[in-house]
Amino acid sequence: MTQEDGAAARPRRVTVVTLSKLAGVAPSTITRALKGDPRISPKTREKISALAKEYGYTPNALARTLSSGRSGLYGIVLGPESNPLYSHILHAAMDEAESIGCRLLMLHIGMEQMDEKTAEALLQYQVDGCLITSAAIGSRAADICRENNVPLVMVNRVAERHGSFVSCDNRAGAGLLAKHLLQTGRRKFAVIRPPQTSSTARDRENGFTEVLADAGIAGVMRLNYASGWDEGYAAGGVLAGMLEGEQPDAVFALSDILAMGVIDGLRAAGIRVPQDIAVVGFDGLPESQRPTYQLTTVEQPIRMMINRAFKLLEARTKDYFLPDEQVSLGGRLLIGKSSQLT
Amino acid sequence: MTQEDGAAARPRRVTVVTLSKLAGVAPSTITRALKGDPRISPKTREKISALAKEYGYTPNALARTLSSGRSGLYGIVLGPESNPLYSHILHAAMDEAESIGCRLLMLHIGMEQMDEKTAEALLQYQVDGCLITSAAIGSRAADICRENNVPLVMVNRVAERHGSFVSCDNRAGAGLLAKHLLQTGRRKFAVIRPPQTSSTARDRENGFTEVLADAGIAGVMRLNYASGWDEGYAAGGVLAGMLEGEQPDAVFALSDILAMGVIDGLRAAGIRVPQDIAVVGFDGLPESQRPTYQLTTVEQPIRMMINRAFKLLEARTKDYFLPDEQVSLGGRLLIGKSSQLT
DNA sequence: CAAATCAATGCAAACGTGTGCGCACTTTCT
DNA sequence: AGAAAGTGCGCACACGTTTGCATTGATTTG
Repeated sequence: MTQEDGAAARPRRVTVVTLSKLAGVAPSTITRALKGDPRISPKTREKISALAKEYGYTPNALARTLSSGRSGLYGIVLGPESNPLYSHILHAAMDEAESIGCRLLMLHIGMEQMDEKTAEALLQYQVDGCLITSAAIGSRAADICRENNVPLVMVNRVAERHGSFVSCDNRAGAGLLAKHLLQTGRRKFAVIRPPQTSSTARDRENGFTEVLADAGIAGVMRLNYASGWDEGYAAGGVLAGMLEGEQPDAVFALSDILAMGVIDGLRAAGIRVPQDIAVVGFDGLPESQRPTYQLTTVEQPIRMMINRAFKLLEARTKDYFLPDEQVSLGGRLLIGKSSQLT
Repeated sequence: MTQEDGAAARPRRVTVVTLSKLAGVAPSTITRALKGDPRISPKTREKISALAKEYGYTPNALARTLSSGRSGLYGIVLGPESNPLYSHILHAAMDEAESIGCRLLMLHIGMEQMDEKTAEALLQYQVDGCLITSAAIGSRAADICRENNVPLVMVNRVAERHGSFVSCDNRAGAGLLAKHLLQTGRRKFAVIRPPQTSSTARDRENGFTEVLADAGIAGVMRLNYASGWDEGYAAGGVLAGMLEGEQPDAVFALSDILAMGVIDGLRAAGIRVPQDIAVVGFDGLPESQRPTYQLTTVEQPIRMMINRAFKLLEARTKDYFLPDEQVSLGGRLLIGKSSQLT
């Protein structure tokens, strides 16, 4: 173990055994004393606490996992970096994890499907549960969790076949946007959507067009673009180049980051937002509220969504056989200058 | 262990012992066969591989850590979400981690110092090393690593007292920007910097002003603003409100996200960029290269920096007593329309 | 043909922690 | 005073994997 072949391993840290020898008690006494077991006398407990502090003892969470079966680790899968939404979700998840005393293992980021090796990490590190926050990917991760009895909660996406999830009420939120646009006099609509239909995208689109249909507006233009700023910008250019009669007077980009691109693309081509075309998005990114955008959008209650998601995970960590649960939280309509002046 | 008090633990997964019984061999044989130990006969190895596949066996990385002493886990500390740079760094780190077969444990994000609980996680989970990528925070994390023999590498920041780091050559990069601005005829300069002086900020500022000083320009205006878009926007407003004689004709914002805010702030106040004022940044964020900004900046070679950082970490995981190592990589000057019109 | 070599595998201890059970010892009750 | 109850703690095994050493049987060598 003490390999002295030039390369030296780092010294192992203080363990219960070390402490037990120092204190002249059994290792089990150390464990119990530090866990606050009432069977240990106050005197002994104090002595041990003092020693632990002095020698900088920290329990080995990995060894604990081995005997207790719970790691205190949650895996997290994020969507692509091209959408800042996931960065905000990560931040919220970190805060939440910290407040409930668990840790996050980053499993995957991006739009590509997880590969075999990444999938294995999910299992190898014995995560207590897995949080999947990507609208587009995640089916693969979900399947793996299922097959291996790892509790799973999805955020910002709806489970296709089974599984718990927490989402914003995308349908209702999109409806609010449609109503707002109708109220402000818009009549010719376009939806900019990603080419692959995720549940999130589908719900938003349907919620939007249904309200329009109820108001007697049927013909809604649909444009397929990937879901980043760049694609939104390109879409804006295309919209700007349309003939007078073709051009919509209101555009619903299915996500804020896309909407921001659309606005910039339109403006770059000389179209005024909101005077010529109103643009609305969905997510409520802080970035979309900058003075340059002031985007009208629906704010997802991210922190609450994450909070609920962890609650679901924790419950399923304790009792694996709880039934799937679906939570839908309402979004808040934020009206900015991208859809109306003052 | 099998608590049947209503809440049911999830079934444990297949282990080496399970497999060993199925295959009729010893557990150690399973381990060796799957690790490709040449002492195991091809016939046995194949049988075991088949069984492992059939029963979906995945080794328990936590148990492995216990006996081998290495967890394959690296802790990562990120800077505040207000700067997209850290999101890109995280992405690069994930890719790199995946390619060398290790995992990332998210330790901390943000600008606040790590609290006690978060610091403990670093130790409890037996990370093999720690990657600190925040310019502002991290001293605390660094100290904890030091005290507990956890190898540590900093990225995008220079170690204050000791420690390995990988950084972009901030001084030289900033010098490139200064030269470019001089060449394009700018003469009156301002630097927008964060109030707390990180090593990164200091180097960039010094590198910039030194080149100016060499060219005989001494009076450089310095404005303190926190390092997000919002603060940059505010700074832009302040610059725009200056008297004709006071106003600089070139502004160096110490980071891209800040520069983006400055540009938007200036434009909102009717100042033309680059005609009236040139704006340059530092980082090379993809966001700063959008058509609306086309920011002149110095691109940090993030992927290479992360690659080197992991190399340093890996080496120190194998031989803990390697001396500290400092790596500085050159940045690439990207000239955009924020400083000159073609 | 006995001895030495080698290949293939098993045994057992170790990593650090958690926990059921039991062992001493003290206190209380009859 | 002897039995019962209670207190404080140790023993030993379990968790799943790794690894040094021992063991077995087959093969080669002298």
